[in-house]
Order: sequence, then C-alpha cells, then structure tokens
Amino acid sequence: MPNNQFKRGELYSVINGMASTAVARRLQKNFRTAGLEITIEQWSVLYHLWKEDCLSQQELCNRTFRDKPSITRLIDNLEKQKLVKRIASRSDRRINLVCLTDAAKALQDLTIEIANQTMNEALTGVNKDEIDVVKTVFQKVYDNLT
Amino acid sequence: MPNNQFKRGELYSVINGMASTAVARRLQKNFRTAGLEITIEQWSVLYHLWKEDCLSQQELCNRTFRDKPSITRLIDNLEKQKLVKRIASRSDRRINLVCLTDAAKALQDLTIEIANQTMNEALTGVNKDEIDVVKTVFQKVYDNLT
DNA sequence: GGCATATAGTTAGTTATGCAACTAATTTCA
DNA sequence: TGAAATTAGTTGCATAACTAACTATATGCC
Repeated sequence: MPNNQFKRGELYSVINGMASTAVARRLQKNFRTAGLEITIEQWSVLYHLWKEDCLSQQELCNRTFRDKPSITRLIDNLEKQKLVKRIASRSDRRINLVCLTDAAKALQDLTIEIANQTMNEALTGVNKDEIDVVKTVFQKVYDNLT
Repeated sequence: MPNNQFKRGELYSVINGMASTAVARRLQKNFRTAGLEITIEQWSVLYHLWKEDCLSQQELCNRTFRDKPSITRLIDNLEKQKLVKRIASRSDRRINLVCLTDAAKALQDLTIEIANQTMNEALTGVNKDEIDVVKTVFQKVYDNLT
C-alpha cells in the first residue's frame, strides 16, 4: 500500500487541526454564552461522573483518554470550584473516589443540552450513515494504536 | 431532528478524546524515537512552510487553524531552535515573513516519511471510501461552524 | 491632511497536556 | 513473612491553547 494513496498527511491535518478544534471551540463559547464557567475538559470529566458517580481517578483516566497528571489537575480545579470532592476509598487507601457535589449535579441538564445543540449545529447536513463511518474509523484508529 | 438521534455526545467524545489524540501521541513518539526534537505542533507549522516558504504569521494562522498568540509562540520556539527566521516584509512593516532555515529544510523528507508511516499504522484496515467520508464530514463540520 | 478603523503581531494570565520522577499503598510470590 | 513488583496518585518542567488587552502600522474616508 503506497504511502500517498490516501493523502494521509492531509487527513492528519484535517483530523487534528480543523473539525475537532472547531467543535471544541464552539462548545466552549456556547458554555460561556450560557454563563457557565467550566472548560470543556472539566465538562468531559463531569460527563463521565454523571453517567457513574464516584469513580477513581484512574478510572477517569481510562474513560476520558487522559493521563494521570492531567486528571489530577483537572480534579484539582474542579475541587476549587466545588464541583467535585475527593473521598478516600475505604477498601484501598491509594484510591481517591471523585464524587459530584450538588452544584455539579445541577449543571448536568443544561450543559448536556448545550452540547447536543452544538453537535446539531456542527452536524447539519451530515447523515447517520456518515456518522457511523466516522465512529468506525476512529475506533479502528484507536485500536490500531493502543 | 431529535437530539439523541446520533448519540452526538458520544461522537463528540470520540472526536475529541480518542482517535485524534492517539494519532498525535503516536506521531510525537515516533518523532522522538527518530531523534527529532520537534513537537507535532511545530511540525505542522513547518509542514505548511515546506509547501510554501516565507508566509506571514497571519497566513500561518489561517493554514494551521491556530490563533495569533499560538503562532507567535510556536514561531518563538522554532526560532530558538534555529528552524525558522522572522524577516520583516518590505511592503508592509507590520508583517513578519516566516522563512525556513537550511536545518528545517533538511528535516522535511524524514519527518514526512515518519508521518506517513504513522498514518499507515493508524489507518490499517480503513479503506479509501471510509477516509473520504471522514474528510467530507469534517469539512462539513468545519463549514457549519465558521 | 488627519481622524477613525482595521490589520499584524506581542504580552499577560489561566488552563491543559505530555513526560519523567517521585511517594505511598497494595499485591505477588519465593 | 518480607522483598520485589505493581498500582494510584502527585509534583516539576516544558510546550501549547484561549481570551483579553496592548503596540505599531496601514487603510478609508471626509
């Protein structure tokens, strides 16, 4: 398979420079417009805690595809904003369970609505089959590299 | 169109958290393994200068989808490493033309080869039609948001 | 000509990421 | 049991991102 068959350098530029950045920037902007002070990275952590509360930091690493120092500092900032609390695990004293505060629980519906609106805006004119292909490709890429 | 028709929150996670990050990380690692000291962000700037040398910083903003402060600091670091030089434009004294040094020109073939190999690795099992769909979707997303 | 506006680039402050090195607690296994 | 290896989390350092505010130059228009 020749290297330039798919113009892969170009695809790399597209993946990393353009669409994902544009979506992230728009979502951040929409949060700010709604008066929310959280970053999209913080939101992505909260998103996983809304699905299942009181995860360990390691589990948050796995689910958000971040490394441990990144999660440590995201949790630091979320704790400063009183959106999560670190609670020591009883069964394993190495582990911090990261649990939502009431303030964070109150943000769930609004922020997810904003994220859905943003994705609707971003995906106008894109059909379900195309989205399925994108998801399949990204899963393959991830599997190929890990 | 109902919000959850495409599980868009999930797609957002995929786009931003998983595959693009995995590709970026692998490419950075492959650069390091080859003894190259440049970051992938610096490489993406060089990539556009290899295609057309001596662009203004603003033009680099447009082509790399970065904002002006980001380009300022990327050029600062590339200049420290003696890979580019800022040259004042004669026709417009506000403009810096960013030009490659010989050292940067020497990196072109090797780094592009590494990027192609990385994309081959990432895209194993992905066919051309699927890649075309991904590119189309990302272009639509970008157009929708800008 | 001269003032308002727009454009190119820089700087400051905050957040986030990656890597490497570190501490503390737990598990493995000889 | 106890030393070695593993796992969870933190810290330090460098790079990069966004926003907002700033300087300097150029353009538009009366």
